[in-house]
Amino acid sequence: MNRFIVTEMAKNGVDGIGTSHGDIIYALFKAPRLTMAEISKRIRKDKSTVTALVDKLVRLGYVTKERDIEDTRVVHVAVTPKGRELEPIFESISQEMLSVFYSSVSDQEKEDVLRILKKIYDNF
Amino acid sequence: MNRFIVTEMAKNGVDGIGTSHGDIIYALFKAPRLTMAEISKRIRKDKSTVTALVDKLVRLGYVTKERDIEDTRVVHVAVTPKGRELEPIFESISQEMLSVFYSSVSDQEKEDVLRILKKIYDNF
DNA sequence: TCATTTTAGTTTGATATCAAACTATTTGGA
DNA sequence: TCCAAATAGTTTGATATCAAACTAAAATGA
Repeated sequence: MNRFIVTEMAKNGVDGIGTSHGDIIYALFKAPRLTMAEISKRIRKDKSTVTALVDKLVRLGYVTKERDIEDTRVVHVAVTPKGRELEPIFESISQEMLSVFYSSVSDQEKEDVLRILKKIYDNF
Repeated sequence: MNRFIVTEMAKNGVDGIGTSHGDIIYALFKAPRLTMAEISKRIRKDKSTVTALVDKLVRLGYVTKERDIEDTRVVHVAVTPKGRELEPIFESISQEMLSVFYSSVSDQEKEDVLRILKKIYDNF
């Protein structure tokens, strides 16, 4: 899946980022801004990893970092216009991904596999 | 799962290696020796990654590397007595892992989830 | 009020991982 | 026979990732 997504992104001219970066941008499509801690929680990566990932996205111009005025410990991350341009591309890759992923899998099977995997996930 | 396994290994005094190293040792329990390429294929890691992983296992005394006499390009990796000592530990961790993993999952569900995941896997 | 504790993020150091370039052999075809 | 292509591994360079140590700021409580 990783390889698939990175390959598709490259085909669409999105180069030099991986799926974790994509996860961050994707999360920012649906929220006006997120703190580093919120991103860390959503993408399930250590906060120090998030520092590195976000800094790369800033360098590439996809997002901005801005300190909170009230609580200067906090950093808000938001998507830039350049980042926003990725939305339709991500959407189409997501569609394609899911269609390949679930091809020949029935609705019942989808439901089953999700339910059982969730159960297993909760065992840890 | 990764975290679970590494934690359990540490509890049993197996320290400083990760699951990929475990995969290699585990493969060597069942084969007298394997080449680097065979290991790469079995654990689904790039050959250069395998070089690093195996070299670490050699350093820790769990395996040996030996060049083939006929074809000197080939390197054979085999488990040492120290490595063999890990067998019962791995076996018990494996049991425990599976029992946690599948707790509250019925036999039918196990069969279903494996069948469906295999189908999805084959879609790529 | 002020010291202690908690919280948010960054820095540092280590490791796994991959891809590409490279080395050394072996194999296969002209 | 000998050169080109294939094969087995290693080296190099880059990146993601984590944990631990650290910095700075806010919250808490005595």
